Amino acid sequence: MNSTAPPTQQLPDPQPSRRELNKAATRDAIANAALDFLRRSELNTFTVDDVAAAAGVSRRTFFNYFSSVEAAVASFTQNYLDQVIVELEARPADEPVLESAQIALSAVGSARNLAILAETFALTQDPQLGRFQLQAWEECSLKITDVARHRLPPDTDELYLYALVGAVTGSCRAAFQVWFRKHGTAVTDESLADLRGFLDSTISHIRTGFTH
Amino acid sequence: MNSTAPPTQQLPDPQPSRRELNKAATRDAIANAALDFLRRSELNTFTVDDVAAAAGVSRRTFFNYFSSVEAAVASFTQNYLDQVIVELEARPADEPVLESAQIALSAVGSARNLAILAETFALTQDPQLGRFQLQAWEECSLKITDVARHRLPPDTDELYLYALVGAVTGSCRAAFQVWFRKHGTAVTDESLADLRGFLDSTISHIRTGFTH
DNA sequence: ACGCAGCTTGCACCAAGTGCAAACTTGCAC
DNA sequence: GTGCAAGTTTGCACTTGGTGCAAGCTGCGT
Repeated sequence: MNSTAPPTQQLPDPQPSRRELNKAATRDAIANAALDFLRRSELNTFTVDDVAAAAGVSRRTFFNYFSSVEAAVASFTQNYLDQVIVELEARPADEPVLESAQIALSAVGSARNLAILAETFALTQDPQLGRFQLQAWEECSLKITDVARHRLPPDTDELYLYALVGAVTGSCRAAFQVWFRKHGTAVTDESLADLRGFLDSTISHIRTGFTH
Repeated sequence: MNSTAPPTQQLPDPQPSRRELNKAATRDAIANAALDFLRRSELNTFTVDDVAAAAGVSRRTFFNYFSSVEAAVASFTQNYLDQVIVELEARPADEPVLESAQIALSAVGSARNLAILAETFALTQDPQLGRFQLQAWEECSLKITDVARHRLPPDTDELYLYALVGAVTGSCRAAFQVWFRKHGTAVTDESLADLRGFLDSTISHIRTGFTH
């Protein structure tokens, strides 16, 4: 590690300049506007112009930030999963991967974030939107694969590595889905505890096998 | 099993009327034309009009069959996964699910189909296309969940069911990916044997757990 | 205060996708 | 085979999505 520059994984943190703050604010405004429209109406009953107007930017600026409304909505899921990755990378390198995963998943607690994640599961019924959510998970898988590669013994089979990551992300997504079906978008302390339980139990199954 | 007719995978077979044959042919022509364009050029360097013209139909007819070029390309993956589902449903109901899965995955052998599946993995580097592939796997997951529900003990936890299916599809997709990275689009007897080995080994890990 | 770099915006343009109604095919009954 | 009903294809018109470009605005360092 390096002592003169921030060595780990915070790219844009020191001195968030005015420009960066503005950009982040604009991005947020757009994403939230998109989510808002989605909350009260179906996809395709509103246009990009509507969203841009609601966010207080021009249509062109919308497309500077997101390539579509779907992408804007998916950004919430992406943010969440990125947080998980950061938590995962923060775990000690000699900890068993699945244990790290379990902890990383439980660590990301911010109820506000989870509430939005739950909402996106609700809204994802539309296949047009679902595609983008799936892609967010897929990108997450790629990143996790990189992390996991360094945690497993260096002679680990590639197939083992990929299958493991695929199983983890696939089943965790399933756990979120089951959680949402049970609790809806109401995120309380109990429902969060439930979620943690679901994720724990899912990872356990991955670790010890699905032998009913 | 059945002895009078080829028992496996035909749903709409009895009396494929002229209309149905025509429709199927048109659909094939369009999907193949789309794949052909993709083989020799990047996505977005050709238009729907190009594909429609190559398939010998009007632009409007293209959209009667597929909602986009991406969807047309994804139809190959979809067909493949549908075949797997049919094989899966054909397994006896009292067989352990994971064993059924293992057999169903190995049964779908048609080298031609697998070659195209491998190709789509190659072409799926484009995220625009990847989204649709992911969705095909997701739909497949839903169908598998229904099948699995009837195979597992009736008091099985929903979480267990969903996590199992998520793990299976997630890791099998990973297996296909590893397979493609190793062999490319050249589908030989050996590479097919390799694929079967990968899928077997993946399912085994799901069954007995990922304990490195 | 000045200038540079980065962001936003309007404009023009092409391609995606859809509704509609007219033409054309196929299936079926007589 | 004649003719009709139902299903399919096509052209046309129209809205929206998405991008390149050039001009204008804003934050930043000197």
